[in-house]
Parts: sequence; C-alpha cells; structure tokens
Amino acid sequence: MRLVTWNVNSLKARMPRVLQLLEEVGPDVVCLQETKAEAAAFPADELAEAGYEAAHHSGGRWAGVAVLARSGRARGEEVHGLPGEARPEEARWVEAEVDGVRVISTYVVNGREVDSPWFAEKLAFLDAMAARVRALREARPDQPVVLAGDLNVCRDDRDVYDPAAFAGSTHVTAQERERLEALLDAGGLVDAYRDVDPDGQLFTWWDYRAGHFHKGLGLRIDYVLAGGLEVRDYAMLRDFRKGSKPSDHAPVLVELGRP
DNA sequence: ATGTCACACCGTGTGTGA
Repeated sequence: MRLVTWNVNSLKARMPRVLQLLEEVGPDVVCLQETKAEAAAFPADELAEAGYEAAHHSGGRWAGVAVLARSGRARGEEVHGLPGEARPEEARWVEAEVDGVRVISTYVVNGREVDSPWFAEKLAFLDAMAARVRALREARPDQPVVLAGDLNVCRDDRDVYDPAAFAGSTHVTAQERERLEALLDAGGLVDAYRDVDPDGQLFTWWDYRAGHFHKGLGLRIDYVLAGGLEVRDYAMLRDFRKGSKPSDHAPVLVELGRP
C-alpha cells in the first residue's frame, strides 16, 4: 500500500497541488488534515474525476480530516470522530477501511500554550487516541492499522531544529512525548520514519515566516504509525513545500506491505 | 523583523487560529 499523509492547510486553497500529487505520486491512500471545508463544500466530485473516493469528516472553518482511496478499492466501515474526545465538532479524526486495512487520518489539538486549557485538551485527545487504537487492535488483532496525520508532537529532540528555542513550548514537553510513546505501545505501532532511518533527522513542517523552510528550520510533527504492516519505504516529499501556494507541511509518502 | 497564510465577516480591513 502506497500511502501519503499531508496537512494541506485548506483543501480548497491546495486543490491544484493535491491533484498534482495524486497524478505524480499515484498513492493508493491519502490521509489529509486541515481540510477546512464545510461538508457540503468538500470537493468530492473533483477528487472522483481524479480517481479517488473520499471518507471525510468536515468541521467547517477549522480542522477537518479525510481519507482518500483509489476508486474501486474495497471499502468497509467508516468512523467519524474519536470516542471520548472533548469537542467532536472540531472534526479531527476519521477512520476508513481500505483493502482490509484500518486507515486513520487525524489532526491532533495544537495546545497553544503549556498549562492552558487547550493543552489539557491536547493531552486528553492523545490519551483518547491510545484508548481507541488499543480497542481496535483488541477487537480485530488480524486487521492492520495505519494511523497517519499531524500529531503536533515532536517525538524527541532530533525532531526539532532548535530544542533550546522550544524550551517551555508545546510540541516538545515530556507530557506530550510520554503520550506519543504510550500511543505506539497501545497499538503495537511503528513510527515509519524511525523504522527506516533510526538515526536521521528530517522535518515535515516549517513556519511560513522568516524563510524557515529555506533555512532548514522545521519540526517533525507529521507521522505514519503502522501496526501489523512492514514499512518498506519512506519519503518526505520536499518539493511540495516549495513553489506556488505551498502548505506549511510537506506530504509524507510510505510504502507499506503485509509481513 | 511583530517576518505568513487562510478563514469568515459585510469588508477595500479586522479578528482568530495556526
């Protein structure tokens, strides 16, 4: 399974680049985050013309997630929302079954400031993710799971361009990192990037401001976490962060296979 | 450099979220 995850920062604004990616990369499955679309305005027809069907959970102005699958692939149950989340209306979690694999696209709460109410919601969201993945794995141990998206956490200091500059900020706290490890444990999941490059450094997000992309000042906050599948290849598609009207995130491409 | 982008609103700019 050739799978892409991409925080597009508005699907409407990014549609030309999304169609370019579908054509050039030819993924089987695409997990999108921050689609920022009203359900009625989701561009399902345009995507269908490009050969993809969408399971989308749309919340309007903010957030919004989707799973695209090549037309004709076997599709199963679709789940909108994360059991136990505080604000289901924010549309941060969607599950789809494609070719027998449970595919999840998620956009984790940002958290804004450490010790703010939003940070507490972020930690609770990460806890609910682990509980959901554990429940899925226990209910169907033979079904592979891919959890992909913008987790808004840097797993360790290698995933941060300047750890000192981020001291005291969200995305790098012990509380967030402990929960990411707990999520991996709960689902028996592998961090696809670390699996293929245990000692490397690679980013997936760069601030639009101050030329951070050009200077290599980024974070790794977008992940593909795989359970019951082998990670055969991993690529961060840097070119999609360049050029005209890029997202502030690059897409990530993985090749997954049944062991 | 407080450095950018995208959204909604009744708007030729402001507030919100990232």
